[in-house]
Amino acid sequence: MPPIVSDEYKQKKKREILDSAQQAFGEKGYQVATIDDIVAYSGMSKGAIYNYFESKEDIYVQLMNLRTERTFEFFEESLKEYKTATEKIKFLFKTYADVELNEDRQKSIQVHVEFFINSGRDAEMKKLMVDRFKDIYQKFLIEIVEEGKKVGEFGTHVDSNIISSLFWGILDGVCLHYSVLGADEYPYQDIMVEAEKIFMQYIQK
Amino acid sequence: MPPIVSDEYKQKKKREILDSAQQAFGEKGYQVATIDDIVAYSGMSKGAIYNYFESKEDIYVQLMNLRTERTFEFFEESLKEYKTATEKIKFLFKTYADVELNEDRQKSIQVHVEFFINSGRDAEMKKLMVDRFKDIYQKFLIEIVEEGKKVGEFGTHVDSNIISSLFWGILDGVCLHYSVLGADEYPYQDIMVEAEKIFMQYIQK
Amino acid sequence: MPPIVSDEYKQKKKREILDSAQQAFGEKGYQVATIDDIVAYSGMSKGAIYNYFESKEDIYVQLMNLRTERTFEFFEESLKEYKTATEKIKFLFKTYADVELNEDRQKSIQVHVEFFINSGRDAEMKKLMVDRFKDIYQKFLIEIVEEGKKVGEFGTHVDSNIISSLFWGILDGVCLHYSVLGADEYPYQDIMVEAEKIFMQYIQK
Amino acid sequence: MPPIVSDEYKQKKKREILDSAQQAFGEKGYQVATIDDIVAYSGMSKGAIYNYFESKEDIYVQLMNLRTERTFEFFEESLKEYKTATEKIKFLFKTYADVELNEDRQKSIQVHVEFFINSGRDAEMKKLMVDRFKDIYQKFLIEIVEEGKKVGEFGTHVDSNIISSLFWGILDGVCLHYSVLGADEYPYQDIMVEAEKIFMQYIQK
DNA sequence: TATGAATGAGATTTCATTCAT
DNA sequence: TATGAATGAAATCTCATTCAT
Repeated sequence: MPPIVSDEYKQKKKREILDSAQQAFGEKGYQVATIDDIVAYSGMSKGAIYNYFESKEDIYVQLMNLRTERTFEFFEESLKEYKTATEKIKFLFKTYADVELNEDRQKSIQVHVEFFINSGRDAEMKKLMVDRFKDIYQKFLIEIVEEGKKVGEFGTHVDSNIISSLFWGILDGVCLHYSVLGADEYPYQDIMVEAEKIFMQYIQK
Repeated sequence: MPPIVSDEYKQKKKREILDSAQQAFGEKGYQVATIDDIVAYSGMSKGAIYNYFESKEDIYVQLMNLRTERTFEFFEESLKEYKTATEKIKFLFKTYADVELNEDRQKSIQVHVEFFINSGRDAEMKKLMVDRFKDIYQKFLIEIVEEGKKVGEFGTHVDSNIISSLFWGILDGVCLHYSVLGADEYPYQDIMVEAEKIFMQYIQK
Repeated sequence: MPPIVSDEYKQKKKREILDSAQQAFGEKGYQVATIDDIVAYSGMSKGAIYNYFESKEDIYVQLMNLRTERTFEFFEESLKEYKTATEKIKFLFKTYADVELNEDRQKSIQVHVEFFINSGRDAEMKKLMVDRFKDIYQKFLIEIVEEGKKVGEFGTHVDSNIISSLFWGILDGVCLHYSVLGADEYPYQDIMVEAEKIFMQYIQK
Repeated sequence: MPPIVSDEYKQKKKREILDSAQQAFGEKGYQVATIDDIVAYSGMSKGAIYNYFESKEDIYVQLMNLRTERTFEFFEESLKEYKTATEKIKFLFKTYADVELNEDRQKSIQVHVEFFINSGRDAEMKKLMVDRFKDIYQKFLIEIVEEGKKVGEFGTHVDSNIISSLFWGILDGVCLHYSVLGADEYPYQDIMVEAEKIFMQYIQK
């Protein structure tokens, strides 16, 4: 007899739980948010959640994976329309700048930054984070920068590894401050625009 | 009955506890570190700690205050030797870059970044953080930038408020990544040097 | 509507579940083994198991019944070949001694001993156990001992009730120790042989 | 400043908790008894118990240790008055027989038998149990038996290792049955007397 | 009948804080 | 002031049982 519940259904459930976790973690942070918070957001029972995930940490790691996956799916897809490396990087800045307009994405980034912080404290987690950073974030930007250098858009003085690290550092740093200080106190979009200028001016030519 | 112990003694005790808390928070993070961890580092008793501080959060806030105070005392003192705004900002970059060489300062920055993250989640805490950011961090840098603009070191296109926010964002972002990825994976000093170049090139002229 | 599945089919299913339960209980003990363990061993679904049994405890009781039933079927059948009470008792000792060679039977005994332990703690269960002990175990041996006394194989000093209790006590005690200490540490067969000698020497004459 | 609470006090507390655990485990068995049961018996708070023990299993192991220790302290002390090996072994039988009269000791033995059962299922626990059996129980009896053989009380046909194992097997087996069947159904003392006869008759001469 | 996802009471353990000494 | 044992609310996770399909 075939399984009554389809894989699709299970995937949907997992997504629902991860979305609830995103909300809970976004609201209170990973450490402070409880399974009961996730339960409250999801409308499921505690047991149901443990049917899909092994532990709170498992939820956390899988949420991290999902987020990265979604982000880069979006980037890959969006960047297809842009031909030059310059346009691509400008699009990335713009995307992050626009986050302000979308509270979900805002929370999402906050959780992502918190991931970073917590990760450093657990060896296994740290390895995950390091791999993610190198294999996905860095790789993604290095390719664009190299492309720009080859075509002559960017100067030869640009070290694509260093500059990529710096790029993500700037983004995370500004997002971090924005996530804490809030729109009232922190002119996030203006700062992002300035960040773009500073960055582009340096690498171009 | 007159106080048996001097204020000096009390201050010394408080400092000792805050130093122990710094170690504990640096090691495990604020949420995960326990009062018993602080007890272990300090060599005092739990009761003693509660004689000097009201709660774990109180320790946390006062540690934050102390750290900021010390940092800016150091900056104010150090910057006296430097005449131009350019030199001053370069010194700040250099100071942060050199943190790599000092594990204590490294932990300290990590704790500071975590402060930020957690702060956003509690109204009272957030206000504290916002005030600190505006009244101390921003004020400090804005003054230098304005000075540079007035003297003509920096261009008039520079918005000192935006550029200051960006400065701290870059520093915290790079420190954040470094604190998680570690020296093995993250060429922190090179990145800081590049950050300085990028930043200075933009504001100068 | 007539029953779609035969009683035979149902019986077969129940046996399968009980065998799986035997394995699960043998592996982890009644308390620690979960329904999911039984599911894993049986290859059936949780729902299927609850179609045939009311609860975990029901499985447990019925397994106990089955085991006792099987054991005494085997004994009754085997003892037919033996004429004298002495031979019969020696056969019992031999059967238990040979258990070492069969891991399944070993586990089986362990589960049986655990049954005893747990039973004492629940009034209903205890009654079941007491009845089983008196009506089956004791009855079985008392008959043999009485037979031996009547024929003059065993001395008149033998109280068949006491001696029967002692017989089962010795067997369970030695099996208990063996089940925990294992073959490496416990010369089970030698001990059983000695137990037989001690026991037979006392009752004979 | 010296600790306010003496080691004596702590020892007393630990004993109290272990006694409460003994009651709880005796009542319901190790698996079924909860920390809350121990809390109820002890009158302390849950946290207090965790100040003295690391986990439920820790309580269990230390209770086992304490029991063994007490038992053999009692045996060593008591056996001083007895000169011959025969007298010593008879005393052991008598001690176990008299357990019936003391409900605490009864429960105690029940818990001890359950220890055995559970121990076999956890590698670390098993090692503990094996060591205890060999180094304490077996050693203790082997010495007495060897002494009896040397003096000529016991026959040379007696293998002190095998016979010692058998001795403890008989005791545990009879206690096991008694603990489950209860005094109403199981003439414990008569059986113990018979066990003694059977055992002594075999080894003597 | 068979399936296995869902339930939720309940178990173990942690830890900030208090307070008698 | 200093001590650290005691407290108990709250967190994570388990699992026998149910029930819609």
